[in-house]
Amino acid sequence: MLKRDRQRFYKVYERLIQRYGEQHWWPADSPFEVMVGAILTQNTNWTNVERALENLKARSSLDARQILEHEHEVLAGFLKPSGYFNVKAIRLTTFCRWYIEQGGFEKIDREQTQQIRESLLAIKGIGPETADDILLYAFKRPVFVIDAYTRRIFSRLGFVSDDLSYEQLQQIFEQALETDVAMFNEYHALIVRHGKTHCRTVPQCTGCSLKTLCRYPASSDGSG
DNA sequence: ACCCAGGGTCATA
DNA sequence: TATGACCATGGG
Repeated sequence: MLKRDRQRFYKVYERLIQRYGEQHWWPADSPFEVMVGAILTQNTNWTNVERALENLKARSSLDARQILEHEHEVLAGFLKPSGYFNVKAIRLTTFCRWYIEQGGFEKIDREQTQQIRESLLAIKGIGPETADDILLYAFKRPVFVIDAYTRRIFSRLGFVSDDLSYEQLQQIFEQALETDVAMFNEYHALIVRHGKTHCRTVPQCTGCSLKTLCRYPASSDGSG
């Protein structure tokens, strides 16, 4: 990748952090809570996830073994506010079994990033984004998380094609940027923060703080 | 009433 | 491999 193309990705980051400030992700008291939250937040508003986490904390203290003690209906009841409660109860249960099987957080070798990733992806209900949330925000590994906002924003900016696979898009970010956990953390959080307020209601980013970085002409169909 | 959210799986063609 | 259906609550 050309240096000036890489610089575009940095400029977006600088612009976002100027606009929104640090986001301090991931909001959680423990790595395990990050992992649970990563599953519960699938296609769901974070405020709904917080309610489900509160229900779990009230009864389970967010421990894998204690979560497995509950009957499916009870667990699903706790997860109700986060939506998809039946599938998420199964996903969380499956994940907890995996977690215990690994021997817990401290027993997992953080350095084996790709190995952990593949192990996570083998769990039914954990796809690439959830796996990367866990790797970045729980294990502090330098993987760039791709989500729907990332696709929308950067394809509208004209930086990337809109039909790339998850891994292709991720490669572009990881090649454009230096390998920096703290920056990857902030960058993804800022993309979500920006996407929440701009990309949904405003298809073409009128008054968007990124519009001067858009590669399309201003008279064209705008940017995200 | 409608649209969406910090996705992922499965059936179908 | 590529769409479409499905999961489901809460807020705008």
